[in-house]
Amino acid sequence: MRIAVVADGEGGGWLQEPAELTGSVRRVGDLAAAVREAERSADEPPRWVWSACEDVYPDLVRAGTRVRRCHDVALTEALLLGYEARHGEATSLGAAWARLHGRPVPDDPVRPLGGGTTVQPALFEADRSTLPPGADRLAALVEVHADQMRRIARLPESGRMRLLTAVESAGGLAAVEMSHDGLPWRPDVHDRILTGLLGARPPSGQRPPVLADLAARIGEAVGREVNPDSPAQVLKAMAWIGHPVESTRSWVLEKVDHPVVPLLLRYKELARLHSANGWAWSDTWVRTRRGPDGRVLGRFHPDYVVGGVVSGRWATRGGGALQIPRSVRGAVRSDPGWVLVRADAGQLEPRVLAAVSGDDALAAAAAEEDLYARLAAHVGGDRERAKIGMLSAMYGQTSGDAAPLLATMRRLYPRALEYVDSAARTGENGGIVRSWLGRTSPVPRGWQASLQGPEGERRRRAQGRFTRNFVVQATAAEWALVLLAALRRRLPVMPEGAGIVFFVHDEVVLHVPADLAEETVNAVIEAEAQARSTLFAGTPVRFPLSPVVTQNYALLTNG
DNA sequence: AGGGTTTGCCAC
DNA sequence: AAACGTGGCAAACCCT
Repeated sequence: MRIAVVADGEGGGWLQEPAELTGSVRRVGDLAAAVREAERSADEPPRWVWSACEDVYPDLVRAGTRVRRCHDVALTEALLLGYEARHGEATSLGAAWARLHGRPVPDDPVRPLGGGTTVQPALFEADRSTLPPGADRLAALVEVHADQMRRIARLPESGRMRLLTAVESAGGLAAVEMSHDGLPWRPDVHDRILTGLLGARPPSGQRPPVLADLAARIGEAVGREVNPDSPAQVLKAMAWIGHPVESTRSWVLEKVDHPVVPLLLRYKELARLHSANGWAWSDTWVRTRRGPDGRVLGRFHPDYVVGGVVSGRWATRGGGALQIPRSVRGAVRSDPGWVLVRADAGQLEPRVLAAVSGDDALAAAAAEEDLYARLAAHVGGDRERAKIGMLSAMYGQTSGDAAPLLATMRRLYPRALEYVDSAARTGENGGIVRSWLGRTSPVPRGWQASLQGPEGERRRRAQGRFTRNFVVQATAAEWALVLLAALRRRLPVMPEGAGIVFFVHDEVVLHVPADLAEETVNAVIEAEAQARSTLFAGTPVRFPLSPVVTQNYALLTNG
């Protein structure tokens, strides 16, 4: 059963059930309560049809209402437009409705930057609809939804697109829930890590003691004052001491034999930590409250952007949630009496390539726990080289060792290599490629212009590397979405705030009461099996997730 | 002063 | 080992 929903911005709204054109409209004063009631009483979970999860769902979640399934019109519109090679067109409900009626298409509303802890969300969000004033929003929603269902049905692989829009929408739900719950983050532990590496917290705008000391020693080693934060000044300094370099990238500096180099490298490393994930970051992005025992409980609240990357990976707005450095992950701790359950899909992309290409030899390797070890046995010994060869095939690397390795790979895994090589050729010629479920690669703006000469050739090659990688990365993102959707629905009933709290490309972290850890781990394992059979029925390829229970995120990360 | 670009490094 | 895919972000830099 599909139920169309429009919020009135004051806690109430309108429902049309079913969401098809014939349904009857119901006005409700308490939308969250009405949705909750329908979730409880329906035999099968309703699929809520709404303009966008990020518009409608946050208010419901804040009111304590969670739903199992939805159809997100904006996310669906983006997928359909992409399929039609119309990337970049506006995706909001109002834009889709305007296209349907041949009216001027409004731009998508600009989302405010993730406000961290500084902006308190309004109790109920203002209406972000881009429909014309006075429009019947529910009728427009129902109409656009019907149009989207027709467009999906017309596709040659409509079943796959139906699945893709369903899991993309489920991702929209999960993202709102994760943003709301937040990743457990202990500011006191974070501060201890920072103080240990940088010295005591300085007044804002000043260098921490360890950085100040390093900067002074760098000045002494060079013989004049240098701002190590300034690449231009460091370039000059290196030339001044007789070691000119073409850039100040760390791997370039590493090759220079001079006493200032270790100081510079250490400075860069710590300065990065201080500026990207230091005290200022914590002040902005970690909200704290006192737990029952007086202990400080913190939560990092990232702002996820579902489908924010062309490949279907998620992006984030503010806070850099997808790049939390290993050095501070120790600040991620479960609450007292709770645990973290972490599961990441190791070697996801080569496994995906094995599944989509139907390469028997690669699939046999991908049936193993350690794919690269099996590859090494095929290739002749060295696991590290086998890994480089595989990554070269998926990323389009040609320099260094890659060429002979690729020749070997091409002989051993002909169908897998042909799959990515073919995608690369399509890209070089300006064509589009699609993921397993039909997410479509964009062709760069102004592609036709300047394809001549060495610069044109460089662009063609770059586009080839992009489409080569797209078919793998986008399908890997799909696998992760299917997993996330399956996991959401398999979790046991949990208290407020428990559940999935973090998601990065191929890894999920859950925060649950300790007595639910075992059930949670089982749900992860079942979700993997479901994701595999849903996407690649009958494949021998496995996607080992190895869920681990811990109280400290840092203790599980490699390196 | 403020906006856009460049540089460099973090993550997967 | 070397610079190969997708991104976010902060500070310096450069221009108006």
